[in-house]
Amino acid sequence: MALRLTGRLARRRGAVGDRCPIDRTLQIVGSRSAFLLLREAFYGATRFDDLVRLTGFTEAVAAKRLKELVDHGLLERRPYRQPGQRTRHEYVLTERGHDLLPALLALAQWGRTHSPHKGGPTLLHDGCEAEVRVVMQCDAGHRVVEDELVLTS
Amino acid sequence: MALRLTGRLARRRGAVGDRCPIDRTLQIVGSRSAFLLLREAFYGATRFDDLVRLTGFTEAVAAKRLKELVDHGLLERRPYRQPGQRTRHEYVLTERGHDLLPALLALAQWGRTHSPHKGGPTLLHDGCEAEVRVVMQCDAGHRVVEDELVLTS
DNA sequence: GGCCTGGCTATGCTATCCGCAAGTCAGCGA
DNA sequence: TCGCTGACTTGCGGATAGCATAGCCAGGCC
Repeated sequence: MALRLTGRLARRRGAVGDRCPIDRTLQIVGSRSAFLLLREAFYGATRFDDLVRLTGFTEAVAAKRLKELVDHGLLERRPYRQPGQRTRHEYVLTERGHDLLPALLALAQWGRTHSPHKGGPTLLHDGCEAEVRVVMQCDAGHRVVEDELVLTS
Repeated sequence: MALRLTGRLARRRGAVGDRCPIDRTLQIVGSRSAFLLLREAFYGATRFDDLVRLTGFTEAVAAKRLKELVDHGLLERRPYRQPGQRTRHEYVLTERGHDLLPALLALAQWGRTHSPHKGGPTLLHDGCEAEVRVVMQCDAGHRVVEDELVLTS
């Protein structure tokens, strides 16, 4: 066993349904298009046509997904104006959106080392140039490994 | 801009396709059922009927997804025998599977604080009892925030 | 030899994801 | 006023995800 369960979780006999935060997250951003649009948002893209071009999705898919992400508060749609152009809208990450970065990073980390085609871009720490990873850490500052995890319900 | 891009990535004009490790990961475990089956595997479930009951998926969905996860090397299907019972198979996490824990944790972390129904189980560090989170850290040991990330292609 | 149980497999259905192609609509520039 | 361009919207169709129900099969028990 990898992870110790306590409380209700240890005794449960059926599905947890909406009490699982993983499931709740997946119901909001669980599609490939949502993740990849957010990836481009982190890369700095804000305009509709950039997001379409850089993700490779069709406009229809991008429009629908962007609307959902705005509705769920991960992106904000706000007007902007370039000189000599008419008013347009840009999509920018909200705090809620920014908070998903560790998840994207964790997925990227797995894919770089474990997916069939290995490799891909690497994240470095600006200045110190060391590679950046997501790690599990407790609020007391200890690095935590799987066996030391206790899940309380 | 949230994150600094360098090299090919900064200059690209189209989709990245198979060079994106996030996308490659999602093509393997991108479905809700895959994530939730892995969740139960981390919780310690190994038997087919337990995995079915605890995730709430149908047997057909679970069987199909488990087969994929085994094919991709995240789970290992191995025979076991309880006394007086016939030989059965259990599904246990491989190293590849275990390495996905930070991603699951990051998704859970987001869901606990940002999804509509807040709350859910909490992860603690065994012994010290402090809450466990995923954080971004560089190999030199620095805690890294979004603005300090550089992506090299 | 027949029943039961765990672990699947098969069939049929709906909903969602995605691509392709075409249409809409607002406003600037000519 | 006419066209163009960016930002969508609409319609169609295939693929995948998921549910429900039912059936199959191996092996231990009676």
